[in-house]
Amino acid sequence: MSHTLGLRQAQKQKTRQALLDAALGLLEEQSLSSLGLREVTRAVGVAPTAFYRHFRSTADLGVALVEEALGSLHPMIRTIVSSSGDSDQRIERAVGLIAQHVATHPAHVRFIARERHGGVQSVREAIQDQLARFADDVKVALTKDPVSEGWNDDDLLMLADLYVDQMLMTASLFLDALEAPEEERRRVAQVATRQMRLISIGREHWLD
Amino acid sequence: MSHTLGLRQAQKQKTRQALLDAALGLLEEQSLSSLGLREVTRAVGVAPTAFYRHFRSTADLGVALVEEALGSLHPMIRTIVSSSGDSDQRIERAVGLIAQHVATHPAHVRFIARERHGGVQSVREAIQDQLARFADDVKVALTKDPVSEGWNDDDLLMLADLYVDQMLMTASLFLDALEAPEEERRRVAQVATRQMRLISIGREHWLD
DNA sequence: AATTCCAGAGAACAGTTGTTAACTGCATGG
DNA sequence: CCATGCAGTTAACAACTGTTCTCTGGAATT
Repeated sequence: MSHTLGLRQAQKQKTRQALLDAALGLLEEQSLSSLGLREVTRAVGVAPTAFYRHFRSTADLGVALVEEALGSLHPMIRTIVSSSGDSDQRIERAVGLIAQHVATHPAHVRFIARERHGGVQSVREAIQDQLARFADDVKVALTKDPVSEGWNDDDLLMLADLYVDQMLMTASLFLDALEAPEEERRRVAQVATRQMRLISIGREHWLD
Repeated sequence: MSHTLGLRQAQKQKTRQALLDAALGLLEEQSLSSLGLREVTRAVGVAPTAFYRHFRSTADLGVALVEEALGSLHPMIRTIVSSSGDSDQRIERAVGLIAQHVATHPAHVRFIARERHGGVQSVREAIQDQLARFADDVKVALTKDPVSEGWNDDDLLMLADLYVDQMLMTASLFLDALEAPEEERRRVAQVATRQMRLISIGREHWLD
């Protein structure tokens, strides 16, 4: 299906990616609603008008960034949530994977945390869409777990939402601790692990 | 101690409050990092330069807004967390109070949710300061609760953090559902209630 | 080889921004 | 009652913004 696309389209995608990368960099110290299109093109080294060949507006670019940041994350979610082992092992593995992802993609994580409640509606909606999809992934996995036997649909979804939010919160804390000494990051990991453990305990006794 | 302040200072505070109110209104559809000082003064109807009589910058104004939005919330936190009754009653009362606060101060809640991870460092720090204080309030209350007997300090704080984050998350969901039909708001309340109930169950079995 | 297409450049536009300086008028304290 | 203080005004600045129209060089198509 995927053509080896011509020089023309290849160069275009290269510029497009450069715009996305430059924007992501600029967004480390400001919000999307204050990101100017000229600012982005200047950082890339192209004319301001070239921007329009790729995006209608900076809001449009923001939506593309959501796709880039979250679209490819579903496999990781499923890996976390459907891994084997007992509860504690799975929690530690999950926290480790989150820490690793924040360390390798800090700008993406920051962008999502920032714009999830940010000032640009279309971007907020795009993020909530993806997060709802995450929650559905989690819910599907929970359904298969023997611990969830006898749970109704609403409760499975409410637990899935809780997990997703907990995941984002933990990611945000890791982000804040990125430049701090490793001791601080270990503390964050410890707190996150215990919070998930407490939720896990609540889960086991839910039907009592 | 509080002088009945002269006409001079009274008028000044009035203008200052007008600036804060106008800014809060403008911030419903954008982030602080894109809020211009001229925009604010225009909305109030004063000269741009008058802004400097009250704030060094819009970031400075943002910090003042954090104070306004969260500073007066400690009493409510303590009310929620140290109320009597069994676990379920307290949870329902807490969710009700959150819903009520979001309904009466939507702009403040939106501001905090938005700028908690927003693009202006000083404001982010101010918010995290206040939230840390909330967590401490909660922790103090938890310490007095018989359910927490035998808990160590770290675990009390991690639970308090979990509660505070859960509170903010719930507030944000109520905010999104503000313009929606009441059915949607009841659904949010129900999910939030069950999530807190699950946490509560985890709490009771923590030391098993 | 001739033609079409189109990513990016260039110039110009009307508006906007933060910040400065010097001012005015009125409440305040001596 | 007069001198001082100070909240708010006016005018001007250089720099910046998004958007438009026109143009160009080279890849893609025929």
